Amino acid sequence: MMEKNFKAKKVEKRIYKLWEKSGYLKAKPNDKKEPFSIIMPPPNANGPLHIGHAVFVSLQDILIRYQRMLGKEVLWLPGFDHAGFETQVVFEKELAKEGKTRFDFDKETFRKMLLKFCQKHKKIAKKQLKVLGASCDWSKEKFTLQKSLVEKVYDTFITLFKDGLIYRGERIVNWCTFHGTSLSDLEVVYENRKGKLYYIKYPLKDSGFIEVATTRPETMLGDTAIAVNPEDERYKNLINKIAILPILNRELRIIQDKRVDKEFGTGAVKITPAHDPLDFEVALDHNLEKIKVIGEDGKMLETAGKEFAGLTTLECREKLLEILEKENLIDKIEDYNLKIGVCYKCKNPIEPILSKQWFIKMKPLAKEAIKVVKKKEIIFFPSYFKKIYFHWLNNIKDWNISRQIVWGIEMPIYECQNLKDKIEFPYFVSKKKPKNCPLCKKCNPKKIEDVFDTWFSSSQWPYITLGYPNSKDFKYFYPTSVMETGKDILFFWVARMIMMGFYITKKPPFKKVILHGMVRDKDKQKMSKSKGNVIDPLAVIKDFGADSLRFALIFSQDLGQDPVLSEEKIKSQRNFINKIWNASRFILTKEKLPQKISENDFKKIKLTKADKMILKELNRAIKFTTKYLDNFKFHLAAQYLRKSFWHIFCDLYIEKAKIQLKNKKLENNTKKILLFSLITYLKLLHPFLPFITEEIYQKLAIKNKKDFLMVENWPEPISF
RNA sequence: GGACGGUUAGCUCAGGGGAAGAGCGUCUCGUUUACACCGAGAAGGUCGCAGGUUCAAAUCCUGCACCGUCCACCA
Repeated sequence: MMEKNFKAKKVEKRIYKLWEKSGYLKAKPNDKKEPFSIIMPPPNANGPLHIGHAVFVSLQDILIRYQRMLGKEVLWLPGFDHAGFETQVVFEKELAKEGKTRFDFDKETFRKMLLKFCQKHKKIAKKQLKVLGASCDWSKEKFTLQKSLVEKVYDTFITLFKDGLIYRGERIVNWCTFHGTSLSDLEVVYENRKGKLYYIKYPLKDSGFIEVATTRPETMLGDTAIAVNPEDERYKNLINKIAILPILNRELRIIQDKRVDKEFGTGAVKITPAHDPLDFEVALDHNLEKIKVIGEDGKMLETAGKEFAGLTTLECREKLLEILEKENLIDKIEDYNLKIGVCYKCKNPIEPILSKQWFIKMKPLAKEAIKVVKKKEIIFFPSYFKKIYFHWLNNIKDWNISRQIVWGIEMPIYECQNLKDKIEFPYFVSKKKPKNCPLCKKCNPKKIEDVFDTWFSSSQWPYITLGYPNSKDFKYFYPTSVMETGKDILFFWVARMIMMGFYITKKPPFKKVILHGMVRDKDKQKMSKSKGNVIDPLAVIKDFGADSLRFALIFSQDLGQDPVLSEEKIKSQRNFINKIWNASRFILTKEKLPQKISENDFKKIKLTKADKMILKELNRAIKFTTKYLDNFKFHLAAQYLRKSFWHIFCDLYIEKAKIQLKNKKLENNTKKILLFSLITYLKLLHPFLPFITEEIYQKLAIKNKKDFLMVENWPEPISF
């Protein structure tokens, strides 16, 4: 017996268990079938799923279920990410609530605590993916820290190392003084902040002054030159003259460099090689000394002068300005809007600091990654992301992959203790600690403390999770069919996967890239915890069911646009689901329904006008849904199906059918068509609304059906 | 400073050279073999602005405006 309303909560849980038990979620290489594979973007194992996860599950599950019904051998491989920096930040916040910090624990203890934390959240997230209806193969679940994967990550690193693509460089890096680590360029965000532009006079050795403008006076303590544009007439006669750095009295040569903008400030720039990326480059070209005056803790070093050592940069600035003022060396101070780089997590200003870090040379990798997309071996949906991708790769800089945090995969690099101060590069790579140091043959080499940027392991995700190079899964499912993820991680993840995947496996890691937007609230605001406008997917599911949420998420917007979600929208889709339920109830509660139904039945029987109308509509629905799904136009498919089912099938045909059922001659045929239509719609709707469609399918009392709708054949247009 | 999206009914958005569409909201009517989480019907839009191409433009082209996003070393 069917209840009056569809009880999503109860049914969905039961149905998922049935799917799991059925074994149909599992993928096995099968040469008789065409493969279709998606590697799931692994959720961070550091908190419950958010609405963004619901978006990717909706889209990917649609593709997976559609392809499964098309008869392909389908793999959707789930996994979870230890998410190094992200997780450490979340975890430290939790610790702070108990009044503790990471410094209260030794490294090993802290790591154990974090692992426990991840494992706890992995379990929760897994349960939640099931609640969302993700039809993935749990037998192949992966975790970024599992031994077998870490081994592969090391293999990749060692390959890159041997190929000369890894180097240890002293560069200006983005240093977060709050978190005590370097960050990649992508982990720095820029904010507009009010600041000042200080015009400071540096005395010339001979006589007179040269004036420079700076937003950060305290960095002047690290100045080692002054630069002007070669074409700047004002300074022609000062080239190669010597200026004196105030307070420290260091001699600074006035040099020419075309990177200097004549129009800005005074046209003369103080050069601080150890604390500014551009100055660093200038210094390299002109062979200038690099004096580090700010330390990793954000405080001034001894090199800044005794009176400043130990002060924070801001304290130093104030004291410095006071002195300069006294000495009459400040010409003027202007208000200035500056863009300041801040840590994307804590929003504290990033300190550009000269530091030794491990880098990957990106240019060679980027070249291939560009080529593979140009050759259309990888296709982007929507296609305009291709341009953004090219632009980034064409301007790519080397990637700093070493992090000075605790949580992450340790870098497999060792330092020879005998040679560490004697040779320039006392390092070697090794997956395991060797008994004998390969460099000096004597010492007990020390593993370096750094861990990998999490994205370094993530960049290898598709091929390492499939068991590159020898597993059956890798050979059968790689390159994967589709990579579907958020547009916000196009550079962080997608571009890097293409580079690494292609470099290591010589094949693109996936054939198609699908990018979705970021969910916004009904005022089009980004959802964030601090704004308090987040929609918790699990809470919504409790009220309206996973099907409603999934349909609402994909219904409105084209791919790549930011979906706008509100309770109203979810409710509206819940109503649609209830409509499906009730139309089914109307049909399935009829007595003496046909026991068997096939698409050939309608060639033989006499059809009324209404019968023909709905059969034609079914054919159209099949055609459009298939076309839209093949082109990743999920919203159009959903919109079409809703309209077709509700306003054509229910409002027109079922209403007509009520009359036809009263006519003894038409009664049986009408039942047949009602049932056939319903089954067809269930199949078409199943990728979008897996739970309710499966539940109704399970209630069908016909003989020629499969045990699950999930593995039914995708419908094709019929002739009648 | 560059690039990429968007601008269509009160609201949220589809559509994309040949008679302006949906959902929600509003109004009127309706207890009918499922569904009020429903049905029948109605009102409501010079498709951001200005040019151009075309027999025909919301749709293609050019420019502009506004909103949003990303990228970039102006000290």
